[in-house]
Amino acid sequence: MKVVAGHSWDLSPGEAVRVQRTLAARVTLTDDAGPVRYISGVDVAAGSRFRPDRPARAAVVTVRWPELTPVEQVVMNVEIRFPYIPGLLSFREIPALLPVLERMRYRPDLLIVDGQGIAHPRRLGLAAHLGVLLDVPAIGCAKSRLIGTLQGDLGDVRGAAMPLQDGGECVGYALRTRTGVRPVYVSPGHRVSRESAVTWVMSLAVRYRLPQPTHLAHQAAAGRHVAPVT
DNA sequence: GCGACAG
DNA sequence: ATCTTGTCGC
Repeated sequence: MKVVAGHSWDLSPGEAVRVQRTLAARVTLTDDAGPVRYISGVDVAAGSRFRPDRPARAAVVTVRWPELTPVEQVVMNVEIRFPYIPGLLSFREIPALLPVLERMRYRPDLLIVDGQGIAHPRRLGLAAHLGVLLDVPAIGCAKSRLIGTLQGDLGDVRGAAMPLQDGGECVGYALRTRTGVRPVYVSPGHRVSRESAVTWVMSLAVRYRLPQPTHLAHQAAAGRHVAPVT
């Protein structure tokens, strides 16, 4: 798929924050995705700091909706330069994902990202940043919380959800995708509403805690064999 | 100054 | 994130 980086990725933390403030204004929270046929999950497996020789690996797995059968998988060894800094994750992972995204033959109708959407200090988490950059509907589904607070206790039954609030606004939801298992943190990334983001993640998390596209991308990035791509 | 902190 | 198989618990 075509990818147009509107700026350099060789930035200082301070410059990255500036970019986020600018791009955050482009995020849309309106559901305008047309008929959804293909959904892609992306993930990056960082190289071990104990083995700098081993490269990091970026992966994208596209599945057909609603069967959730893989139709395409792209995995590449990549080099990561930007360090992990809470709040600036996208500047570390997006450069690694670009070459993988460019090799995709399918244009996803929806992107599921392993990270936050607008549940971010400047409302531009990895999912929102990717969504705006690619102009594709995107949803952030993180395994842990970056910002925001929950009112009370989240029920422990699959489907339980509770607003994640920050600065007086709802930036997403804590969502229990599996009974008795830690919740995930769902927030819209781009061109998706808060409610739809939750509905999509529930519909996609049919087997594991994480949505199938994300789970498959994670496996692929980890170098494990995944279900045959048809 | 102190605590929090996606992957 | 990463080091890693079996094992304890509901």
